[in-house]
Amino acid sequence: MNSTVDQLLSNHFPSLAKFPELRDEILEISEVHAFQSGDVILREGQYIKVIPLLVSGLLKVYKEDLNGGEVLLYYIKSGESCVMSITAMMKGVQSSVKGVVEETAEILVVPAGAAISIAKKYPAWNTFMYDLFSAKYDELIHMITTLTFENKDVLVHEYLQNEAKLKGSNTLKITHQKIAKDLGSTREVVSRILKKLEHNGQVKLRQGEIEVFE
Amino acid sequence: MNSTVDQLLSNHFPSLAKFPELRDEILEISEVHAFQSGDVILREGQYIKVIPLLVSGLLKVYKEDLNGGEVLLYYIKSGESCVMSITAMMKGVQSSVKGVVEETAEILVVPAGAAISIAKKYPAWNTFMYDLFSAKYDELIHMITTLTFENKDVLVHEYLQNEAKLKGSNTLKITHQKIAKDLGSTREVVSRILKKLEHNGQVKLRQGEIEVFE
DNA sequence: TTCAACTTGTGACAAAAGTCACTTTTTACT
DNA sequence: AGTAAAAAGTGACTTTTGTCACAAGTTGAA
Repeated sequence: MNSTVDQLLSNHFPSLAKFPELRDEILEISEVHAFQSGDVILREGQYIKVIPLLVSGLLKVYKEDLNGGEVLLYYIKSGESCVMSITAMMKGVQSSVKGVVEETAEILVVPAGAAISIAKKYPAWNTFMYDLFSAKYDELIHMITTLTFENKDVLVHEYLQNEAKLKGSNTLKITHQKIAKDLGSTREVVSRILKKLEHNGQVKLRQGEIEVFE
Repeated sequence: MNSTVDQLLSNHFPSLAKFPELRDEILEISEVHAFQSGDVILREGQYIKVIPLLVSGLLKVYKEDLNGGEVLLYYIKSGESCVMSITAMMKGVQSSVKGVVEETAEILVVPAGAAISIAKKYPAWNTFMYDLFSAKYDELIHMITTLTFENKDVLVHEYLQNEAKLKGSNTLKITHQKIAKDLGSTREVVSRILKKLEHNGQVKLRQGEIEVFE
């Protein structure tokens, strides 16, 4: 039944759904899949077979390091797609990033081949993608400036603010270790920074939980 | 006379020029401008009026910091355009980066309005842009991993290798101060790293000049 | 309740990067 | 040749970040 998908598309991707032909074409070829927290929906080195349109939930996109580390590059939230999947697909190359489900997600899955033909036919699809590319560029560039000009405490603080915003709660269920891993740092360093932030009144620490102010 | 522009387009943007209608449309509305090293062709906060197609020379794209610093984000070389201009134009927002001519450049200038209508009509234009987006994403992500997982000596070394590659010479006319500014670091730190690299046989230092090996 | 696993705290130290205050070298002009 | 400006060198010191080793707190299940 496509009526459900129709709803999801209209609600979460209005800029695509407002074009009837485009909407119908997406409806015809896409499916909704559900994923659980922790599911890895995209691996490094994997070829792109589908383009995900995120209806609900939250994904995290990581770049892996040779020595077992990884950095969180950006989030994919409801109403967004994965820019790295799009560009990898268009070029027919393997993914260079990893996509992990952070919060239970419903994903509208568009087969890669269909996505390419849609891109050729509907300017609205490209407009949507350009907007998305733009948003992710801004995030990556902001990350570069933070890494270049700020100390780690700013990095951690911005991370927490982002998490709070994207998860819709100022109380984060998260460990210091997990933060350290997302930022490519170490647990001790993060613990000390968090204590400093708490001292500054920017956060409140509890076991396995951080309350973010401001 | 458009015969010159025709040549430039065919030689440097074959993926666009191979579509006769697209090529003709670009020819009709674009002009070639020449710029000198040091010219700032795009400023932060400026609205995008043209999309540059770089025919020859080299540009550097910077993100400026509040405190007077700046970081080199990536280069734009012959056959490329400015992804930040494209996305800013599509969204009608101001530029968030600065574009500076590094080596005397000839630029094919496409008015923003025309670029939008071209994007709607010709899939090849979008394919070109997707490829470009992809390439710059890779560069930004690589920069983030270097900043996250490596020490500054790796950052400096990669910078020098990039410069050598893009300028087509292993002997770079550049000062330590300039490198420091591009990387958002300080002169003393860069000087010491360079000496270390020289000690490792990776570079050879001379006044105002660095020879890059490997 | 008691233990094991997980999470956090902490001191001591090392390494990396930035800062300051100079000196020395080189270059380009007059 | 003489000199001012630019470029690079350098020591001493601070701050930031990472590392190691181990202690202590917290949680949940047997």
